Amino acid sequence: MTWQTDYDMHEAGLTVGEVAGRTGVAASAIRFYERQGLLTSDRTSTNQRRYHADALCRVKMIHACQRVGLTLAEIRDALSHLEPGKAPGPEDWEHLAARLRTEASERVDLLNQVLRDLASSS
Amino acid sequence: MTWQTDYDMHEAGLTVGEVAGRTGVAASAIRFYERQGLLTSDRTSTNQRRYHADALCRVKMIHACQRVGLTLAEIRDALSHLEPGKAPGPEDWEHLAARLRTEASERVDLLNQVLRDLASSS
DNA sequence: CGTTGACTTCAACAAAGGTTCAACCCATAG
DNA sequence: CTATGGGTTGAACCTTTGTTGAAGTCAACG
Repeated sequence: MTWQTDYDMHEAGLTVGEVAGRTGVAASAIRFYERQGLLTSDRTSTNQRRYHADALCRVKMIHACQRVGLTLAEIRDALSHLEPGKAPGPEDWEHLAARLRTEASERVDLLNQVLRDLASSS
Repeated sequence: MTWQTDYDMHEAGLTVGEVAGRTGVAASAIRFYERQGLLTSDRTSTNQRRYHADALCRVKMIHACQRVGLTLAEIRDALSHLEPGKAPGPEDWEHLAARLRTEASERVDLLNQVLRDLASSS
């Protein structure tokens, strides 16, 4: 329970349960995202996952992206531009956010266009 | 091949292949949508499907909706408000379009909010 | 020291959204 | 008349995105 206050831990990171609790996403889904390469974690000496704070961002983002129709593969692609140098800074997130906004807009625009055509041709 | 120019047909409707061709959606998917209740069709005397023109609208709409993250169940729900009186008119489509635009906007807004939080908290 | 709660892995299951295939029907062209 | 290019069905199969459960580890509480 007080797992994260552990000595080898008090500085280390979030447990899978904490990430689940703070994002509203099931722990099983979080482990799944990690298997799929959308998330990374460290391990404690007893093999438990410890996530860095940015995992919260990632998980929330993944969820919101899925709601606008992106697949995990597409999201992984987008996130992969974040990884190389490690420790994403504000501008990395900004850049990513811009990409995602663009993608989402294009899809909504396409829907709107279909809806317009539909109205005009009916 | 000249199936649709058939005598009992020349006024009737589009074949599944024609709908597929004109929408860019696979015939198998179109049959699937029909099984799922998103589409209806008449049958010729030899049991072939014949779609009315509005099926083209529906199929394109389904596709665009899926791209913005709506499930077939959600799309079916939206389309079901079209059916009762048959022969959807412009304002029926307009009403539907408004609903879908709203739904899509909400999802994108949520993504944008996450992206903003992410930028400000990083 | 034993129970409890959170963690681990692996495997099985599931629902959504289709695709593919085999087997069969049918109208038109040659 | 038969070969062809649609169309039909049903069953099997596939991917994606997870969930569930069994079996085991570990640290802390009493």
